[in-house]
Amino acid sequence: MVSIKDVAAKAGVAISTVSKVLNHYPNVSAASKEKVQAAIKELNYIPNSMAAALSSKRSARIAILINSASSYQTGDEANMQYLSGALNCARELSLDTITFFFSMLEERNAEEMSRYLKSQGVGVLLVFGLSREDRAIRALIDRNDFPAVLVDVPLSGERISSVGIDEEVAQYDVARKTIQEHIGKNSGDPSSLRVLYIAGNGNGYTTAERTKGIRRLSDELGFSLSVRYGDFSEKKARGIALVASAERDVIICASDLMAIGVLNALKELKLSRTVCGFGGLRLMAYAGNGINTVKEDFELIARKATEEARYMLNGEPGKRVYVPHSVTKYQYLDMIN
Amino acid sequence: MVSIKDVAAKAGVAISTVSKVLNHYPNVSAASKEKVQAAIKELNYIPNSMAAALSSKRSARIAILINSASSYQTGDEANMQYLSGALNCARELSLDTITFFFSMLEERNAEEMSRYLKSQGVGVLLVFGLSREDRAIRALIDRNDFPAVLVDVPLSGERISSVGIDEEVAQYDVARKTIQEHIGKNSGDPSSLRVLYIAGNGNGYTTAERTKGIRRLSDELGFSLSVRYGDFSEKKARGIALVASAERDVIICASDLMAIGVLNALKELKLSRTVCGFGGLRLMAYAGNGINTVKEDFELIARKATEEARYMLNGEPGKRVYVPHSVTKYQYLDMIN
DNA sequence: CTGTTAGCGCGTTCAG
DNA sequence: CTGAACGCGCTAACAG
Repeated sequence: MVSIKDVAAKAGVAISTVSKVLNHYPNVSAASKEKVQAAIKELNYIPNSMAAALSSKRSARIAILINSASSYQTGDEANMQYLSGALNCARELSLDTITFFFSMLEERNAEEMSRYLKSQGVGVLLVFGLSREDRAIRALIDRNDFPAVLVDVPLSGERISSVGIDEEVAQYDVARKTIQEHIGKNSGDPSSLRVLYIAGNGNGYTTAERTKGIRRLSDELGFSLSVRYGDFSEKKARGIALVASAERDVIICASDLMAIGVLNALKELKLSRTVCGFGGLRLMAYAGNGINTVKEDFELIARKATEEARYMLNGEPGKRVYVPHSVTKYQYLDMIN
Repeated sequence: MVSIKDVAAKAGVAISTVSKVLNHYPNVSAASKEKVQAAIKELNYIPNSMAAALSSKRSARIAILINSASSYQTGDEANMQYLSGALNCARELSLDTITFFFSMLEERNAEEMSRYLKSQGVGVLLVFGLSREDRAIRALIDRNDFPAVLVDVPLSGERISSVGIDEEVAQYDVARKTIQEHIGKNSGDPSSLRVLYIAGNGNGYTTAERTKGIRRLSDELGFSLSVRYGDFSEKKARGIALVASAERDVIICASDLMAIGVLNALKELKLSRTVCGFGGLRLMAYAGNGINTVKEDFELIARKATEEARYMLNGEPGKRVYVPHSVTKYQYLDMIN
């Protein structure tokens, strides 16, 4: 194991000088810097991140918290992309990470969780898939022992950043496109349309935003809108569709999983209705062809969130970061490439 | 941050004594041990794992390597369960982990990868979803700088353990059950059956085993068996089924994803055939109801693998660990609970 | 701008 | 069985 000492010896400078070029300190002469960099390359030196973290006390470690309860609006697919994006980005930024599932932390109370995380050198929380039900994780965040970055939860504060798409606009966009296509196929007046909106949780973080979006569209186009809450549950959405879809022309869902539930209900009822989802899960292509959905770039979101985590680590205040979305239609054959 | 020093002071002993009880050393008096443990509890002390790793040089850190190319036989679903199982088990065993996707490592050559991992304090590799195509990761393992645990790859050696189900028996079991059910429904003689087996990679690790299983069954029951290679690709399996399923009664696939491809081909052909899969993905329930599949308990497999990683860390030799499998039939409504 | 020095929190000798 | 002392690899004052 080649250490900083070896590099210093090879370059003929002091250890601290090596440390300084390593950490991009300004006060190093160009000559020294070059010698050090040459030595580093020659020795194939890679700094020991654990030692650095220990010494600096400045815990540059990001705790990645993932919601394993994949019955939530995002499935494993989203979680994997979140993870991949966050891990990749963190490595590019030379930030250490430590990954947890919510369930691993929930067994302890907030103070224990906090102590445990500190003992692991954690300096900032990066939370994916938080919902109102996750009391334990929320309590941890509320303790304010760590700055936090929340993904897909439009809540920010002094030491809390949030990263995600603009929920209101996204819901508006996908619903508008879906309804326009519906009109195109079936002709008729948008204002005579009967639309069912299956929202998420009644008191959810994102649900309010998305519902605002659909209401804005309803006001604009003049269609009649009925809102029900599916709690992001495939089963509940299926149940709602089973009883309510007969007298509705278009069914718009606040998540792909709920849309899938609706599609299965329609199949059972042998009913044909226009449906759209939200999230951009590949799973959609398996469950129903040609359904519109808001496509979120989970990987990109995770990268932005990781960058944001670094800012928070440096003491910057919390803010809201928007990531662009798009509206697409999934086709099975495109999907399996 | 409460450190070992505080504990020692509180307990009225030396730092080294605390360290000894922490690491379960034998030579500590019962009296001291009790005092120390009391102090630990009182102060809510949690050892700093980074400092411990740095000091002991004995890197108890497990590198979890995950194959992000989810086009492989296992999807995101399996990967998430692998991760969850491994992370949970590691924490229970107080082992540090660091998670990578194959793609994060592949950009470097084997020696660089090895150095990088060492600088991160990695002591053992825990590899999920390795295939023959992953040259870079294989090269890393072959360097023998780290002991390794391979999941679902029946290959073991001096410093390589493998964990997984018995592929041969599993393929035999699921095919047998499927064929028995087919006979039950359609009556007739098994020996007159025409069976298509869509295997994985021609030179894959597991493919040989599974193919052995189906051949054993074919020999036993006397049905005619045609073997094709789908490379674990949904698309290829679909292509094979498109041309070959007309004159086959039963189609047995070496992965769920391929079975899904087959189901979609059959739907397109408006053909009804008995199909079975392998892996136990929930996705099956979306793509086709009531299909038999080998159910692998990914979480359990990951836990066993993590335990195995700990043994390897302690210098134990590599071995093959078998995890039980089961045969189930997925139903959509059961699945969405 | 450079080198020396003192820790970070812990494991591990090695005298007592 | 115990405790003082050293060092892991690195950062951060501090002198020079």
